[in-house]
Amino acid sequence: MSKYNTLKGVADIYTPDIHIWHTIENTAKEVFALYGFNEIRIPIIEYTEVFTRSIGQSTDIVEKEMYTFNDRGGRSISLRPEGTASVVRCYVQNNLHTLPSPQKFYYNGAMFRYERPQKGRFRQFYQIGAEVFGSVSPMMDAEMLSMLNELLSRLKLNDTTLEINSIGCKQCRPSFRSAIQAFFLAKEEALCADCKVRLNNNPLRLLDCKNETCANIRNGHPNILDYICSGCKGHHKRVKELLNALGVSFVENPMIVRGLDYYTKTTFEVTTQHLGAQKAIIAGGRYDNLVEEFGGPAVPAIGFAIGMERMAELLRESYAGCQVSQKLYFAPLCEKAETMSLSLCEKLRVKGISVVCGEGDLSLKRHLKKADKLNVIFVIIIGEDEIVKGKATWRRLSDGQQGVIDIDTVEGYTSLIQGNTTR
RNA sequence: GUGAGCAUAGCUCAACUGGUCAGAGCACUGGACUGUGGCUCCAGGGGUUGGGGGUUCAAGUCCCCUUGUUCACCCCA
Repeated sequence: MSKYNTLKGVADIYTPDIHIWHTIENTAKEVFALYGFNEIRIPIIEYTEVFTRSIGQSTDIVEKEMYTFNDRGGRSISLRPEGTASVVRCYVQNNLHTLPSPQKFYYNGAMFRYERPQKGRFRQFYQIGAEVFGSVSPMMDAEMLSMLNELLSRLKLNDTTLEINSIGCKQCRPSFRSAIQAFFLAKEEALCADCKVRLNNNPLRLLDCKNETCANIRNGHPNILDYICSGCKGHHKRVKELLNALGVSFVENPMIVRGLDYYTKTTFEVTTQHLGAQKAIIAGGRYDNLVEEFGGPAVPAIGFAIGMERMAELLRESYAGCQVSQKLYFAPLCEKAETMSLSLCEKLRVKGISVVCGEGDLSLKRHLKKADKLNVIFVIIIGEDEIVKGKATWRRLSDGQQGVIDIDTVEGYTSLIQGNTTR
């Protein structure tokens, strides 16, 4: 019988990697709680329109990367390619603007995009994201970036760069867009094939084409910061001031234009040099018009998403040896001892101690071998002798030291473990 | 969607320009050591060389197709 495999771009995650994931998730949860974020659980499927409206009809994500199908009622349904659209839908649907502003949410879950997999890119991938609704203040931008800074520092991810930019608002972005368009239109003939398409679709993308000739002819291109309106300029300036005041280091990168249509003003990425072409591990920005576009009130918002696989990849080396360790291994040598061991194990588990009960038909040698592989601290040996004397034999695997202990007093076992929490 | 590379044991890799029964390390199982693990030694199980077709006296090796995978482009976390 042939084996089944996962779909392309889809992976199983289990030990030891899963412990890295737990570390990221738990640390994020702790840090987010400090900033007042509550978890939100959003569905994996939505009406397709939720995504086409928010992400943008002509973006690659919507045009060619969504898992879209009709349900039995003929409705067009899509697997979520990102989280923000659903959170905004939820915010509008449930009138969450009636709660005190600002409202802060975080989510964690799988996203789906039909792309060719490569390093750091998968078809089913996981994001931890956060969104704040109801604040126009640059202070919120700075606070959010500072929160990410704290998260990265707790995870000991030092070798990353925060890059920020402003892409203006509804009012001023069009003027920049047309300035860019005009600038490159004059040189259209020299552009690469991709850029000729970008000229109409997404002129901002012309700024970071990797083609060498394109890179050369863009010398002297219009700078976005010269075009954004005074409101956007002031916002951007204040964000930078606050980041400096908080000691959050960053670099300005006018190329961060993001691929989703809904962003306004502040956009940012946290990047690394260790992941090949997929260097962004966190990305986000402000989206002040999206709630209104979704039929809600004019509520500004800002958010980000963390790429779990990418972050886990960065942490892999430092967490290589991380495993769940159980404290005791009971090694029963006969059936009566097995009965006794199993019931002792259950009593210890009630006390919150993780223990393993070996199977009674193994030899002591095999018990010890098994215990060694399981990385336990102590082996508790119970055989005929021990039962007769009412004393179990304990053996510490790190140094082979042995002793005896009352066979059926739980406190004896708990005190044995105290002071020996590591192997 | 485009391009390039790679698919041999559970894992990491061998096998001269096609040519003895496709090997090793690690892992796994058992033994040496019958109530004492790790170290050492010994033994064992496991592969129709991703799948299909072709060339040839002979294919893991060459050709075609297919699937998977890796990396990159587009784009994106």
